[in-house]
Amino acid sequence: MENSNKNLAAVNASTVEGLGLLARFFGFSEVMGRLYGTLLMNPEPLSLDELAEYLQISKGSVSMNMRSIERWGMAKEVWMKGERRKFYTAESDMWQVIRNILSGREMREVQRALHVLEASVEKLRQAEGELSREEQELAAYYLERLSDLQAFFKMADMALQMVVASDDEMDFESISKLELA
Amino acid sequence: MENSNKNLAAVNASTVEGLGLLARFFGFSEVMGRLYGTLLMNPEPLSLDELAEYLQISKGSVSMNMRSIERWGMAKEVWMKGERRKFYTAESDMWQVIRNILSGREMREVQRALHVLEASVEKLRQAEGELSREEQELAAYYLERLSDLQAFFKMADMALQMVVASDDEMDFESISKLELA
DNA sequence: TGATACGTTCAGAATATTTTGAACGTATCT
DNA sequence: AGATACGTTCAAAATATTCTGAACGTATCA
Repeated sequence: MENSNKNLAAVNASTVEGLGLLARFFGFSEVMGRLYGTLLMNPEPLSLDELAEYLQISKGSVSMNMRSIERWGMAKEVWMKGERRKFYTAESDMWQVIRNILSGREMREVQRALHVLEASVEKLRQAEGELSREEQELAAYYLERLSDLQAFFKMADMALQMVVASDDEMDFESISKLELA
Repeated sequence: MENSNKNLAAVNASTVEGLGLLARFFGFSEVMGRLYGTLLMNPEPLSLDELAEYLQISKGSVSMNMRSIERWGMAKEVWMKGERRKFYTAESDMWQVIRNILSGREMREVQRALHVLEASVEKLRQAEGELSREEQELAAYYLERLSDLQAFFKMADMALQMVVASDDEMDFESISKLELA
């Protein structure tokens, strides 16, 4: 944290800031991004109080945000010998972070969407008998739209599963093969 | 919009609701998702007033949100003959929607991140001379982290470009080829 | 054991975001 | 032209989100 040089400090600051904006952009809180950035740009693990001091936010906020950060697998606790405090260190493998986030957050959402769609299709099928001529047309239109959505979400699901599954092979080679497809 | 059957109405409602939640989840406003859903589940284009009436929100809100929706290419205006009003219809190709969103929103963000990182690396390189022994170690650590981030964002950039570029071939086949990679 | 150094929680405060509705501008109608 | 039917804008209000800081619980120290 003691960081005398102006350029080093500037680089640190802009990275922290950038990750804050990025986090906000992706629907996380900005503080989460800044905390993550601060940890990422520190060779040594940092304690809750150090983080609060550095980012000039309350201990309570750090505590809650760090909880989220840990839940997303973006950082983990480190036990320092002879220290009573908790220390945190960033998960620096971005793909790992993405995998953690996807497996927790996006996946569930897609699954839920698929279930709702499935239930809707089922409901339409069952109602088919009791529909007037005009209603049947509307039902057919709905089925069309729902199928489109299902196809889309199934594809998205596959894509996400792929990313989550690839343990560390989301490398240049595998990407470029997709490009050829 | 006249939709007599209970089941049809329920399917419509849950789809609208679902897209609303999804929109919120991905950092759009919930109303945007609901507007999009409403349009998607209507065979006929709808006017601003009809949308406001249907979703029970103000005209102003519809106007502003529809602007966003159009900006993301999720819907477009349709001119009905003999009608003074604007009508909107949903872009029902989800991949097209995703491509529109990615090309407008995510891409720019990734590009910006890359530029910031590039600038930081440059700054570190230029400062190299004036650094103490200890500072050089820190600089080396920063460069490592920045390289990781750069690698990640370049990859993300490629992936996004791929999705945006693929005009309508984000189909099962091309995905499954990636899985083999 | 008592004192201390933490981390956590939560009600209230501060902010940020979204919505409303009235006012306004503009194109189309008679 | 005047009247009407829209779409848009924006300031104020309503909501939602995030932050704070004091209070509290707990584990560790002396």
